[in-house]
Amino acid sequence: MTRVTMSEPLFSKVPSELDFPKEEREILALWRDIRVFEKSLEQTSEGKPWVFYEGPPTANGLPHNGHVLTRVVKDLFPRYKTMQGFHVPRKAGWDTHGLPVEVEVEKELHMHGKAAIEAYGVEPFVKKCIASVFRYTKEWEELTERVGFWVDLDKAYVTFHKSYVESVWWALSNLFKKGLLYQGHKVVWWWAQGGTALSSGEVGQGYKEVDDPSVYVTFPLAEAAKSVNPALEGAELLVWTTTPWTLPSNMYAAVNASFSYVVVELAGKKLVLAEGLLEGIAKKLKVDAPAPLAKVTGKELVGLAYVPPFDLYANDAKQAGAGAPIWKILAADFVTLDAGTGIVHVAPAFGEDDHQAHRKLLAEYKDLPLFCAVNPDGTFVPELTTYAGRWVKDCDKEISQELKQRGRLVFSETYRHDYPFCWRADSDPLIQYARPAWYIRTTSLIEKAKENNQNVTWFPPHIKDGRFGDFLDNNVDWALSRERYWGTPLNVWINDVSGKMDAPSSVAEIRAKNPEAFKVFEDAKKADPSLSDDLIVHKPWIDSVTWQNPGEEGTYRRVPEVIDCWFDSGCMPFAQWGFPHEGHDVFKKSFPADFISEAIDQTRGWFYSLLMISTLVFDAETRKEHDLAAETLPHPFKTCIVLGHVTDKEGKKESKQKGNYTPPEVIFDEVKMDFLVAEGGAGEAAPPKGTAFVCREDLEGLDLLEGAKVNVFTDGNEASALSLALKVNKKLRRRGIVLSPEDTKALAVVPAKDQKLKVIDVPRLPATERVMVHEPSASAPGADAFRWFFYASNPPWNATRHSLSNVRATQKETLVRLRNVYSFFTLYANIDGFDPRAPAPEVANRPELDRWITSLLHASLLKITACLDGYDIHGATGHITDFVDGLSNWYVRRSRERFWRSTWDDDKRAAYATLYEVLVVLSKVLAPFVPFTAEGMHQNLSRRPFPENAPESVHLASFPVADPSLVDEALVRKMASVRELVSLGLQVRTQAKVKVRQPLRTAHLVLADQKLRAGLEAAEAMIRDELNVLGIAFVEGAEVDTFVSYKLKPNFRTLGQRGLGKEAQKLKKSLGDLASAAASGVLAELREKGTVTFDGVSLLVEDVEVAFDTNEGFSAAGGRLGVVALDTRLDDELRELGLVRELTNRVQTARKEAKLELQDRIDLRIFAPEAVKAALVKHGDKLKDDVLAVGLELADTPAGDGGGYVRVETSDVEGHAVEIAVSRHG
RNA sequence: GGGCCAGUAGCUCAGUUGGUUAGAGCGUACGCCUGAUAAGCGUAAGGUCGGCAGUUCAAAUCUGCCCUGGCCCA
Repeated sequence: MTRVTMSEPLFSKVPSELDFPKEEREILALWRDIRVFEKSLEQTSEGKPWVFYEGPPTANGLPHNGHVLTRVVKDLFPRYKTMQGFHVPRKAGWDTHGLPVEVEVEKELHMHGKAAIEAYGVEPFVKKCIASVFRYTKEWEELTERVGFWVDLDKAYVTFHKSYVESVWWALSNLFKKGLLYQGHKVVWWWAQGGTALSSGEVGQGYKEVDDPSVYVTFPLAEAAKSVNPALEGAELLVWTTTPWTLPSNMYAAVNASFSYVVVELAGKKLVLAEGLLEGIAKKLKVDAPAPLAKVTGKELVGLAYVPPFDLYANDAKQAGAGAPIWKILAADFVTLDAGTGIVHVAPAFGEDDHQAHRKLLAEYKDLPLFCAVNPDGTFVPELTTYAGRWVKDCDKEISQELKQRGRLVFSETYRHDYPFCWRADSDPLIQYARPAWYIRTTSLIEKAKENNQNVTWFPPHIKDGRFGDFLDNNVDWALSRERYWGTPLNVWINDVSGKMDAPSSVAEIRAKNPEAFKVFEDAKKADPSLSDDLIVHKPWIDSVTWQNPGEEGTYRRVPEVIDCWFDSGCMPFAQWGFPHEGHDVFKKSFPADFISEAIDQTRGWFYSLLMISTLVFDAETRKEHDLAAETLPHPFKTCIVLGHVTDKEGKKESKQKGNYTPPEVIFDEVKMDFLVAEGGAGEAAPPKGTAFVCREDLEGLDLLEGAKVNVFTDGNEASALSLALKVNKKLRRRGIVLSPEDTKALAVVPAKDQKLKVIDVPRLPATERVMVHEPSASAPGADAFRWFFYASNPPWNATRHSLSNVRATQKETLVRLRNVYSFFTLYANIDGFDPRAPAPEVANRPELDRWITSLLHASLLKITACLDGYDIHGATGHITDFVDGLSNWYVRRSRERFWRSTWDDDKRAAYATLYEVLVVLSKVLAPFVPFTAEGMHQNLSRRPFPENAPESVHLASFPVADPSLVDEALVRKMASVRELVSLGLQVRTQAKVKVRQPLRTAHLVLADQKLRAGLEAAEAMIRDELNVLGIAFVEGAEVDTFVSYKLKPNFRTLGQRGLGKEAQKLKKSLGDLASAAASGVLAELREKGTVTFDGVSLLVEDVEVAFDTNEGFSAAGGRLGVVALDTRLDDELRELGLVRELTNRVQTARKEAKLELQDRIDLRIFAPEAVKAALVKHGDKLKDDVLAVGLELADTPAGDGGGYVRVETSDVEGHAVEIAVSRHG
């Protein structure tokens, strides 16, 4: 083996300062320069495809920590599979449609409501939407690149693009032709003043506590009721409602078929109500509960007709016919005894439950009308003359009055409850309101969808039959349409004469019907060439597209709605390629996905839309038509990891409002946050000059302790930053800082005008009202640490508590430790001129320690690969951490002496080769997890020595394959025993207060299992060295009793399996009571015969477990393996040896203080008393060897200062005054 | 209100088909080492396994009820 003799070291030194962001930026530049991602795709182009789908994020909000989690999980497996030779194209995507986009634009334009949009103009509004969609694209792309998520952003699919929309149209057209698309009504939370429905998220934001009327009204039963029960003659149903304004639209009364109802005389009427609620109602009327005249079951009431509270729709009811269920009693499960009367007024136009009940009836009575006396603007229809044109909620009182006059009101009161208001106009109450809507008949294929679900591998597994399965079980038809502007237009055109419908699937198809169809858009484009071509398929232009069919009366005009943007995202498997209009081959190759991953909230979002759309669209016929594989079920993804949410340190959800989150940049780039300049609390003393107050959470967020100094400056002026000490002030809000008057002046800032600003808006404050706080003493952890944190801290489906300190802690455990090993290697490899290009000894011929770490490496590799193949990220990182621990904490520790030995021999060669190989393999194993760290190692360890042969990037390398022939399990087990015994020995030293530097004579080992002995003897030198003892004595036979006593214990597992569990409990006591000698006897018999009968139980060898108690009088410690006892007596020889080690230590310290290089040789001069000299005469060579001394002068006089020596050290060594002087040799 | 998930040391997590001293890392304390040095190592303390019942010879593990947090739905 030759050694490198270049002046330039082969490996570049690993910097001792930890500035991960800096190193990562260099790697990012490298990847860009040599186009590594692109090359990784080119290189695998012939490989088997492994399909990944990117769930499109919406780019009209800033990315947060949760997005970091999804992006790192999405990145891991494609990198891993790529390194295994699979071809893994990664097409990015953007979700660009939907209400959130419109809301952003409305905010921007300071308007709200559809009327305002119409007034502003749909065309400019839509143009604003397009602009808004990519407002934060730059931030998204930066985060994507910074975190190392490799995805093709240049060819991203975009849901508003023409080709995408046309694919979505194709899917809808397909469903239309199959009869799966139909028109109906949907009850929504309706903001009448704004003329728009609100999403559940928006509704949730607007709840307020209000007082609403609570009225008890009566619906007299029709004559026919007496045939059920004579007592019902002249009876009236007692009905409770909190929305009197819905009474004119009443269609049914609902009872619960399983309840018991009573007929009673109450309030001067004969009333029907639920038996269980009678007492409560009577109490409200301040009377005693009357005795029932009769009892009827709910079931008996069903079908009875009643007189509605208003007769507005009498004609419609008549038209529907006597058989129709209008104004009759129906049975419904939603009727409870929690409140009311047990009879519920049903107005299907105004309640979700009500409407569901109505839709059930629709299945049987197809032509049932829907009674709705309310206009979309929230006013009553003209036909309801008394109230016509008035806001419905304002009429509640008068309606009650009218009913009272008509003798139909029994009781009224007010009722305090939470009711939703518009979050943008909080004086506007929302109403539930049925709107015309288009549905997809998902229920018709739900069994197929469930079957597809069964073929998905979910992580965690309970999602399949839990949350997702439940959702499918409770499936209702998909309400597809949205009465909005910015979305994929619903491609249904209706003939304005015949009502015939058509659903074309592309622009071309429409042009074929009418070449002039898109004239309005084309003209607009001519007038303004900057108009995006994609807008041809959008509102308002698409609304002018019409056609006529030859020989057919009427014109086809589009319905006004756009569609739910979840439908867009669910189409991405084919729409991203423009299928079927184009991209047929690539779609065929990339369906279904092998892997997708998103957060848990996508269960009802993307996961559902993907599965449902594929199930609906890709039935056997469609697959055949488009030449798609027919044998597999159309489940669009094979594996799905469902991610948990990222929470703050306390487990609370991260919220932009509360500000309880650590901005991603603090992890990626710099520990820096901006603060609002706060006023000191009333009566609070201002901080003294040089100190600033922040809240506790922010101090912890910066991972600082109270009193830490930080740089405080106005944005962009860090050069003139003040260094201030941070103190906690409990009264402060997050991201507020109180400065001393002097510092406020020095920074030229003023307290913010708006002291209650939301955290998210702090960066938008004027520069004079906010300051930056930068923690200068420690760099940010970086992207790899962020990634590793999410991989290693817990399984990804659990909620992850994120904070700077948690990221740092996880980083330290594995990444920093590994870096130290790597740094150690480069340091010594350069000193020794180790060259990996030279031949190295075969692994089999290397020392045991090398074979051990190699074995551990390959054993770990097997486990890591198995974990990754099973999508177990957390398990994989655990095995990596365990391995790095073994590498650092045992291999390097045990090998240090081999590396710094001054001679160059086979042992050293083997050590270098082994550590080098391990690190090279590790760089590849780590590549999918921490691509930056791995790349840094690869460039240094592999590329520098092998510029021709090593791949340009670790991400172009192959993932290491474990070599089982290198795994020596016995050796791994043995080394574990050695480590445990050493640990016991060190425990003894600690207890006996004998430091490791003092050699001891003997360590006595008492082994629980003598079979271990042979193996341990081979490792004797290692144990001796670790424990710093001159000898090891294995204690056997009678001598054992000197050190330990036996204790026997039954093995519950083996006995329990034989049905002897009960006996085992007794044996525990009787065996435990045995004295050591007796136990020893039983044990001997058992070992000899293989069985022994004790307490009437026949015991086998494996049924008895042996434990030790260490006898008193020894310095010893025991564990499962055995007992280690140290002879702590010292004699002259031991003292001399101890002395020499002390001296070695002092000389090394002197070397270091003299700032000598590690490889510098020295001349050494020691002036010391005779006792010390005597020891040096005997053991001086060892000392010289250890400290790289060429000469050792045992001087008779002190050197004093100078004397030609660089360093003179006078100190006390074990009570002796010693002067040590060193100088660089030569 | 319903469903799902989680609750194990100060923190973050392991914990096999139930098996008898419930583990690891970090943090803390004490100490070691000083040729990985802005590093490395050891030892110790620290637990009513969220609570209460039940099944069992035996429960962190199985069952039921309850509590807390989170998510989804109403």
